[in-house]
Amino acid sequence: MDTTDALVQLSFQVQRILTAVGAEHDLSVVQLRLLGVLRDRTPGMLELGRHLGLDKSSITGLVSRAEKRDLVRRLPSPHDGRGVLVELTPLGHRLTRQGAAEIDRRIAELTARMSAADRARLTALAAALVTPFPDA
Amino acid sequence: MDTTDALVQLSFQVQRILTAVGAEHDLSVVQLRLLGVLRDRTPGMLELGRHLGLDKSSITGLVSRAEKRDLVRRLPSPHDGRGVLVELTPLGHRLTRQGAAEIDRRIAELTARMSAADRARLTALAAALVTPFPDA
DNA sequence: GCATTTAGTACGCGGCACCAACTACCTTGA
DNA sequence: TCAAGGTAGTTGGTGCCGCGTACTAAATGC
Repeated sequence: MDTTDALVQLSFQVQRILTAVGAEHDLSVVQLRLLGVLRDRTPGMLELGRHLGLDKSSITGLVSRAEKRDLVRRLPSPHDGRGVLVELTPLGHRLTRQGAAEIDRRIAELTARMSAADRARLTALAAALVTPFPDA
Repeated sequence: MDTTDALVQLSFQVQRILTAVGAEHDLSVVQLRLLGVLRDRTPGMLELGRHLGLDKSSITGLVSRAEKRDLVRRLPSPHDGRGVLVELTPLGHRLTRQGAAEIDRRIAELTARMSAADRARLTALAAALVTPFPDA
């Protein structure tokens, strides 16, 4: 198996884990990512779009659906009358923590057969590839 | 960065590469995966569903849209009057080869800064995690 | 030969991504 | 100070996409 096959298949495996965890909370993968981004910041819509790599109209829809679920809320921007800031609600915080914990558990399960040394090595190698702009 | 963060972020990075390559050929990621599965087999719909981890009704839609693009065709199953087999068309083969080549190039670009030893190590570690059922 | 199971399709529903156009607000320059 | 140009976010349109349910034709098993 060459590098491409290995990385692509691993990517889909991780996506399956995210999809499964999301399904447990009736959340899509992109909703999980949204909550993850909002865990430690209160961005505007455009900044959210940059984090998630999505069109601003997609962000409008995503945030509206999350708002309808009472996972997030929009706040007027204090320094731009056009803008809004998006923050997690208490329910959103709770689901984000639960989701993150379950993802941690599933990834630990995935890597359980590896030695600690191999796991540390994989982490370091993967981290070296990830361009700065964390989004999950 | 712990193992979960590293693997999740790497997964999305690889997904961005797949999305970008797909966009160059006006294909979605799941369409790329479909073509990848069909590169070297002629499965029925249910088998396709197993490979792609999707409901059979989703496979019906996916194959119909690919058929409309003349990327695949349905053949009557020789041993089951109810079933069909799905195969790539010449255009489908061509796009599959082009897509695979471009994905290879982008993954090589992603890992270009690594030493050959690190790349081989990452490949081996990733391959060790991937459960058998290749689908890309 | 008939009842049960299965392969695949059709339909409904909601999510989701992008594009173009629009409105309200901000910035800039004269 | 005001007009022109730019920006933040929304709206509407479009097509893709995943799942669940129901259906039909074919296969299977008793």
